Amino acid sequence: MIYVKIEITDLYQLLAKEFGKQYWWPMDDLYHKKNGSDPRFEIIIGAILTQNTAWSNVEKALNNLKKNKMLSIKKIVSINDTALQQLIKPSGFFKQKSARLKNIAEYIKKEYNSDLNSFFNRETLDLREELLSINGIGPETADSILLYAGNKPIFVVDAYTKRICKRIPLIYTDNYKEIQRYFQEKLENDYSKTEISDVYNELHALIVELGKNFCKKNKPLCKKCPLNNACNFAKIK
DNA sequence: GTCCAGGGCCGTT
DNA sequence: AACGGCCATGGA
Repeated sequence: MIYVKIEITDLYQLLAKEFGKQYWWPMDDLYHKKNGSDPRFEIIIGAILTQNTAWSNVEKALNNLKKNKMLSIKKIVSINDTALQQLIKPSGFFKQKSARLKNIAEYIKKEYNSDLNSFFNRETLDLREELLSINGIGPETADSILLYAGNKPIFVVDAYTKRICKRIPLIYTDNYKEIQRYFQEKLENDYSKTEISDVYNELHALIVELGKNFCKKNKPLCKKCPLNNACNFAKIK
């Protein structure tokens, strides 16, 4: 049987059909309507807290922050370090992450007077460089903030994306920018400018869903995987 | 008990 | 430029 490499757009449509709309970023919109808080800042917080951490643990930390009404730039800047560490403890790496939350909150307060509108009004790639200059913000966290909080046309590459890319295979590298360029060039070709952010948004969410439930690190469920027929890893295993 | 999770920093080579 | 150690909790 001849092995035909699946194209990204086909993979996207297949996963979309299989899993349905994902409605990312995971968010309690009602909370922000009640409290007048900015959901974009919750996304920024969540993007940092979920670094190498299960989302279920991040939710516990976010709930602690919400209970104490800490989901604002000014509150994160003003709370003392040990108190913040205790609130976010369930998300792990809590000393590092508390410092990282303060780093970005202090940055937006100092450079943008705590105004997220002017922050996200910056040109996308300039804002990306700014985010990367903040200690604790790497490429995936920066891109998650740009795409999911800023609605910018930037594709997010994570550990699931890298693993799935190698297994199918789509592109065989660990280099973040290479993988990102590969996805963006393919998808820009097939979708218009007005819909591309939504495609990046959904596709990343779908990849996470696939990685969590099927394309697992040690015990992948290839037989049940929706990509079974398109994946070389499923064939040789 | 072991492994893993929606990474990133820092020091070494 | 690339790699390894480190950071930490909670669920499977």
